[in-house]
Amino acid sequence: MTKTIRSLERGLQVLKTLNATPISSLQEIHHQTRIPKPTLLRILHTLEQSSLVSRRLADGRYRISWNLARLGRKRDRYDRVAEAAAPVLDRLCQKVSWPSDLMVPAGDHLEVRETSRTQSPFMIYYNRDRVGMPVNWLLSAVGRAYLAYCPESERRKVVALLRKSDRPENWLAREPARLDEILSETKMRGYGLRDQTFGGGPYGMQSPDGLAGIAVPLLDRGRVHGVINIIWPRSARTIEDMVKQCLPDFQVAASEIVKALRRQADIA
Amino acid sequence: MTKTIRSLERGLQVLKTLNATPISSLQEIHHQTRIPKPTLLRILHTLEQSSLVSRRLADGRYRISWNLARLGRKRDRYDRVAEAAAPVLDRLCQKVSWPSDLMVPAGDHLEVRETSRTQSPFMIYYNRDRVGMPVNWLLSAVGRAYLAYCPESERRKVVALLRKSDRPENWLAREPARLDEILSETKMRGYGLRDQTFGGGPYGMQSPDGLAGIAVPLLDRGRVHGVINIIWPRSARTIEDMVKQCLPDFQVAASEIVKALRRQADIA
DNA sequence: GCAGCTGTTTCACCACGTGGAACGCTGGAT
DNA sequence: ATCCAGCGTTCCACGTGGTGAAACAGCTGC
Repeated sequence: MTKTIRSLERGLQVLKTLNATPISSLQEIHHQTRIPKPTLLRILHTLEQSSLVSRRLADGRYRISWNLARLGRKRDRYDRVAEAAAPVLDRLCQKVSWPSDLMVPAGDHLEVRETSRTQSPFMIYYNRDRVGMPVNWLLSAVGRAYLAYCPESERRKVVALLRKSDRPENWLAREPARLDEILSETKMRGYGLRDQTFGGGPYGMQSPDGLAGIAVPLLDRGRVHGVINIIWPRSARTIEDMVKQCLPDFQVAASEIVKALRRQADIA
Repeated sequence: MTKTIRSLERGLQVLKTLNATPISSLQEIHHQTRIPKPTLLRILHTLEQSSLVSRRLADGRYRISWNLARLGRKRDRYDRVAEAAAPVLDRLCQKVSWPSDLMVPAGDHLEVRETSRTQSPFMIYYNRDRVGMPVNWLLSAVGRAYLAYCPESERRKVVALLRKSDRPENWLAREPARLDEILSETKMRGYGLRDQTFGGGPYGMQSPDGLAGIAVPLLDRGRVHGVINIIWPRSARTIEDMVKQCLPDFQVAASEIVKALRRQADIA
């Protein structure tokens, strides 16, 4: 366990205090933080130098700078999801031992945004740089779980896009009846499964990864923030066994992620 | 000159680096900041404890947390203006010795958001808690400068609101011809002046403050972010003297504030 | 003129931040 | 299989830099 840096912690504490009360006197910050005033003066002076706080001319009170709001921007909505998912997937992996991925839409495919493959004792199948890996929409367990639960309009858009594609692995986009059947089966079942012919990745059958998996969406008031799965070597377990062993924990994990996202949104 | 806290500075430096590259390996941060890795580990560990950064399960890279974006929000647009104005008003006051205020719209009146009265050698007229002070729309120099330069639609809204008011000091709202005349004079002149009868504050003639002032808007592509003024005891100088002495510096100050605001917006 | 409150400076102490060195792990090259 | 390079992490002895009580200064209200 590495130690933390106290002076840094205190500086951040002051920032957070100022965030709660955007304009405060030294006295107020002192009361709030219980940090002695001389120390506070040095901290505030440092924050001012870094232009994260400034002083009001009118009365010398300290105010958080607009610059601070700029920090932590320029990230897409899925970064938020990944961050919320990470600790939950970690815990899930601790518990059931098999790893999970978080996937999100990325145009004509899904992509991996987070994974607990590193945490699993069975990390055999971990080839690095997994983040950003493309995954097929219509054949993968995650893609099917996503489309089965996302709003009608979103599904139509994805299928329309894939229909324009001439890649053979997107053939299902041109067979709407079959696709509808698959998606309603998925919805009945409660989780997504791969196509029999599917071997992982963005394409169809080439280089099968030897994995099996089940997938559930991160469903929040009719909106899907992403999909998570649990994967294992297809030879190690049957789907039925895994469903019996893991599905409840798995579904709880999904709802925990959604809950975390909601909590964030509420505070903001 | 109080000293700054190095460990805190470094922590903030790491945050800023991470902001520039939202997901980075230790190595990358090390290259970027030139801070030795053991120190970085402790800094990052501290930031993690404060939940300002988290680690990606997939590869252990560090990412800025969404929490950081939440810091520095919940402030209205005028806080930004006040912050941009403060250093400029400070410099202006250093130069011309007379103090200034920044005022912004607040419903049926303007209000003070920043002032350099504390900085002026002639601080005689400083009564504390000036921030938040209400100021009359139609009789004050600042109100007139604002209305003369703001978009048509905004002016109409303000006047309509004031017309509903039954306070005597808003009488001009019911004499559109006279008001138009005043505002076009203001625009011709290039700066706003008080009504002869006006003595400061939200009301009409009561308790005159004995001040005179000139006001210019913070004009940015047709939009007005607020108004600044220069004030002095009416007995000390004539308006003509002050215009001759200060107007150019004053106008430069206004455009510097606008420039600072633009720069912020561009980066964001 | 005095008392109380807030912001600021001083200064001596010693905890705490620091970074070189060494270790462990992984992946790639041979 | 073996070596090597690169990265993350841990260790630890050094001495600087953070710390806060105490004293000071400026202002307000009584």
